[in-house]
Amino acid sequence: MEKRIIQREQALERITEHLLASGLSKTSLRQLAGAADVSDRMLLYYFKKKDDVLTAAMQRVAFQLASLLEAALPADEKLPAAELLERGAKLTRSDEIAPYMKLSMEIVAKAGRGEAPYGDIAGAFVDGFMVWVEARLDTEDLNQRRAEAALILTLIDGLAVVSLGVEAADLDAAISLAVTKLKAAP
Amino acid sequence: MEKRIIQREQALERITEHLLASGLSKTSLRQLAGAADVSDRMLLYYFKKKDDVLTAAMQRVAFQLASLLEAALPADEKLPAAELLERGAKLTRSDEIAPYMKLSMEIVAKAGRGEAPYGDIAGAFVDGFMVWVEARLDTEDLNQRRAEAALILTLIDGLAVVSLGVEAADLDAAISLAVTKLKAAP
DNA sequence: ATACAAATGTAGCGATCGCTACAAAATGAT
DNA sequence: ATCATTTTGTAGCGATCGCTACATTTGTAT
Repeated sequence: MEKRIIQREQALERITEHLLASGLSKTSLRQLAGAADVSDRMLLYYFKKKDDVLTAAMQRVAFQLASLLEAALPADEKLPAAELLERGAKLTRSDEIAPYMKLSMEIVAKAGRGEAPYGDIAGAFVDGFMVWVEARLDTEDLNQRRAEAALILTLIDGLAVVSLGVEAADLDAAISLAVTKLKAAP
Repeated sequence: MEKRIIQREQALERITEHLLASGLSKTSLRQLAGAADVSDRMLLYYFKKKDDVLTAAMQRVAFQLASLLEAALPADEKLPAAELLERGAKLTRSDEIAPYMKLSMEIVAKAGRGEAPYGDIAGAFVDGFMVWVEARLDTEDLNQRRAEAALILTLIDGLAVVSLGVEAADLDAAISLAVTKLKAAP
């Protein structure tokens, strides 16, 4: 009675890796089944609809990303905005985490057009990231902290987009500049 | 001999509007033909392949965006980074230009996966924007100007992404914060 | 009016899409 | 061993995909 669940989990893990490696462009039922090394017939036996497969896999991606971020920067250590931006930017551009950012960009883009089933997941991605940033800021004033968090989030997501078309050196310079400016007294 | 060209242009304009309104999710040949109020057969008569239709339409989008940006902010008036960020952010979030940003996010996301025919166009979008920003900065030092341009570009593109999941008030606050910090003396 | 080229409609090809019906096989309970 | 349930393969449905062959209409040059 549980073989089904075990294999579903296995397939899900493989599909998650497939999504991180290939993005949302190769997500037909048969392609997902191929990535999971399973027949399409069985994928629809483990899940009910293709959208359920995708949703579950994206949720797993979101969870893994959250875990990686949590592990990389302990939540009890509060940082000033400049430093958090610096470390966050470095983190999200690392080989380990960059694929998650890239995939979440695709999900957010589709969600922006109301394409199912991306909407809910996209919200979770952005919200989760916002919470992660805000929880690590040492700024006491709530409004100021939210503003700083939104700014850091914007910069980090902007990097994920722009990195596809702007030279890395320019991006490094841009980050340094932002860090410097954030450090400076108001 | 030129009827074909005229009608192709007409179809192209309608498809461009369709792309701006509906994004890349409804771009089957028949859907594009429907948007152009033309049979799919004729669309392939005006162009050769579907990809040619999409490419031409996206080039038109890029050109229109460039024109709008040029018109909105004359190139001969150089601004300090803080001010350019402020005006650029406001511009790209306006009702008129926001759809272009949204579409370009989709294009860049697909290009990041190597999907044809988005790669070339995505590069043109990012490069064009970078040039636009840099040309309007009054900063004299080249490296500093490029860093500022990359930062502004990152922030503006980040806004286009994040605006789908973060409250507008937080984004406004983030922009104000960035503007303030950029204004401050180093 | 005739002849030729351009423009367009009709119809359909083979491929892929998400999904399902049906039956065989494997497994477990008694 | 029997029987019921779970698991799996095979086969295919109807829809849509990009694209093309073929025939017909329309326009133009002489």
